[in-house]
Amino acid sequence: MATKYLEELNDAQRAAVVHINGPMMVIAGAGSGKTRVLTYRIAYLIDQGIDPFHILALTFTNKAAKEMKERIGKLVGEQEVRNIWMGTFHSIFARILRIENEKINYPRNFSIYDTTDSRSLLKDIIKEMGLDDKIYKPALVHHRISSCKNNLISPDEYRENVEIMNEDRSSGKPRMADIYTSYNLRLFKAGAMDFDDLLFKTNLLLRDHPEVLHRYQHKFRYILVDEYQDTNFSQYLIVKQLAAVNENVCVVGDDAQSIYAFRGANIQNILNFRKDYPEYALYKLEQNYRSTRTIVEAANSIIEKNKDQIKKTVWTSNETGNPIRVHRSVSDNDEGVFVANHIFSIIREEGRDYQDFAILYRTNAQSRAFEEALRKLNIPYVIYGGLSFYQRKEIKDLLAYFRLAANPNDEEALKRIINYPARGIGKTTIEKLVVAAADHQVSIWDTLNNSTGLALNHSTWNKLQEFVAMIRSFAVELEVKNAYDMGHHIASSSGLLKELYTDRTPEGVARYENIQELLNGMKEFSDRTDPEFPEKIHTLSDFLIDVALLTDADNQDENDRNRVSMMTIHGAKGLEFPFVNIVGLEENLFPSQLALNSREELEEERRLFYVALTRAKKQATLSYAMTRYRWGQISYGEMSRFIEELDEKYLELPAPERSTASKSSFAEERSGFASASNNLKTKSTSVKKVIETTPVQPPKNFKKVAAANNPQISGTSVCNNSEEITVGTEVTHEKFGRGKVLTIEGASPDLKATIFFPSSGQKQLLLKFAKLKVLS
DNA sequence: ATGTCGCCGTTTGAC
DNA sequence: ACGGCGACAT
Repeated sequence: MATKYLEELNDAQRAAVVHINGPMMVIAGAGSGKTRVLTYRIAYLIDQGIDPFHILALTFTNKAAKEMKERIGKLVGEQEVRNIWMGTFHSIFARILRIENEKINYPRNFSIYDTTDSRSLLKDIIKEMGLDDKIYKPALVHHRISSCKNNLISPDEYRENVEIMNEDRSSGKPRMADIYTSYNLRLFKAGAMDFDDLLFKTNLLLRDHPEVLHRYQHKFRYILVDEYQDTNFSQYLIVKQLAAVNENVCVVGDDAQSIYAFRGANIQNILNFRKDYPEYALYKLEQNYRSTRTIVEAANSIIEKNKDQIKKTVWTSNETGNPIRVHRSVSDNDEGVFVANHIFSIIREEGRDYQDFAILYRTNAQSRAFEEALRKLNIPYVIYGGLSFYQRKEIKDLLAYFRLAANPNDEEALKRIINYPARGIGKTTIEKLVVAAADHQVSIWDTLNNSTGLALNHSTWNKLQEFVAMIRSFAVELEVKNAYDMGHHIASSSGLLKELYTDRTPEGVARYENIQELLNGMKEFSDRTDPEFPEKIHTLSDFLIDVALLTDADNQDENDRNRVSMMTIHGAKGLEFPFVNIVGLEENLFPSQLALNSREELEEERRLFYVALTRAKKQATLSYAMTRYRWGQISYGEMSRFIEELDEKYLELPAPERSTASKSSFAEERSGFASASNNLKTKSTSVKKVIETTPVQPPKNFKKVAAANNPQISGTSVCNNSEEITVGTEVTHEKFGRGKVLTIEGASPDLKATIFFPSSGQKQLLLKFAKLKVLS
């Protein structure tokens, strides 16, 4: 038995890995090898002869599932891993609901509404009910409905709940229950589920169909749940039902890292687990392998301030490391410049890679200052989160066509594209359709197929019928063509590709390329072969199941990983970086002003800070800005209480408050930097030497090897010997060998510069072909 | 029916 | 600062 990997584990880890039968909980401190325990445990189960078909592993993100599968694959072989059911709650149970669709009275190709779809539907409903959307804000209503669904409160139960109804009445929103009822009805009519329904309906399926429950209980004999502290009640109950017979359930989590209470996560689940399985085994992983002692102890000193917590002692035998540096900036832009310079100098001095750095912030809106500053230093970066690929308009448009082909009752999809690209079906027409559909209690699609009582003129009706015919023609091919062929067909015959191609602005080109990227992804999806069913066609409907629940950077280019990462702290959960910059540490930003109303909320913010700090392996740097643009206005910030809560012995604090004079010199420094950037100035904090060079023609022997696709870096480019060289282009030079173009910039058309870094050798070499000043 | 202008609210996080 | 949406013109 190839179980020698057990030797790589410490006692607590090994005990958790070799525990096969019976309920167990692993409380895993930050950096204590939690993922390792999970992967090894699954590998060990398989090595002990347990059929991978009987294993269900629920992760928090798709990315985590993918990475875990890769790691297990290395231990026990790819073939075995393929058969494990591993993924997020949402994706796993969406798959099961597709299979069991008839039991819950849904079409097989039911649509999944994302947050935007849900809110848009709610907005329509609120409007139709004649309510004020300033009082019934769609986002707020959605949040309320969402928490009900996560706690398995149906519209009827909502109505019967005196407490909830009183709350609505006293907050001036007595129609909330009606909205909820109507919302659910409309979802049902559209053959659609929102995210929360995926879990809610799974609960109903398992509750009301004992034979189905029995089947899955038998199938999933070993259940693992990662990030258990962030599961909600609905998820808890699914696990409880599935595990009820075998009770082989292993939950892994860390209460100190619970950061999703705002969307229904419930620490109570940990307590419920103890109650449900009084005989459960508990394993605590307390040794941190990730971070320096400074970071571990500082993080402990923070989390101690929380009242709600399970006592544990995270410790490390790692070196003490550097103190945590605290930096104050005069403005948000200066904070960006500081962080970029800080990263730049560590890269130069220690020969670090870009990917060793992360910038973590509380809200996505903070990313801009860092983008700008990194771009000026030509440091490649990648922003995670924010508007993800699948949320871009053009992608959502094409996906709406797909959804409609698979499920013509999908109202949100229909409304999105019935007149995009424009085909002469305007607002008034759509309004009439919506009213008619509501009158007859049917979907808009049904209305389109039955003209009774529609006051529409002939040409409009013809346009509608053309649209209907097009969607039908897609639908009939859906199950015979593969996803790529189908996708391509729809993209072109809907007119979407043409529409985007006509737009030659940079944004338009980017949109067109995004569509191509989606189609490429579909090509890959279609070409995948399943060894068990080599003949199986991967259809568009199959693709849609995956895509609705994919959000984050799953389409990361493997060769293109060497970048500074920028993301929210929520997005950084489960990740680690040698150097972490936690930025925007100001009162009302972090902790967020919205979290200052209760101790519970503040404690969640504190856990968030704990998560941020414990991402760092070598060095954490904290920064805050005294002024910051928020809602287009300058606001004045104060240092976050979280910095004050850290024991000073772990910190390297900034100099005392600057005098006015030094403030202005700071400003001068900044404006000098800004104006100099036109002349291509690269600044480092370490060496101060000015090199001036004279204009030189780029040598003829520049040869392009491959152009890295580098959309994150500004679109500056320059033509050289009729061949275009862009930032990131790999080139060869007869004297210096292979290298990468890092900078090309021109203040005027004839002022061009390239900086050439050879890829071999530690020392960076600068080569300049231009009239430029480089401060380096 | 379509396109442009100006006003409004927005920003916690994400499956 | 920015995007979404309603009002107004074409």
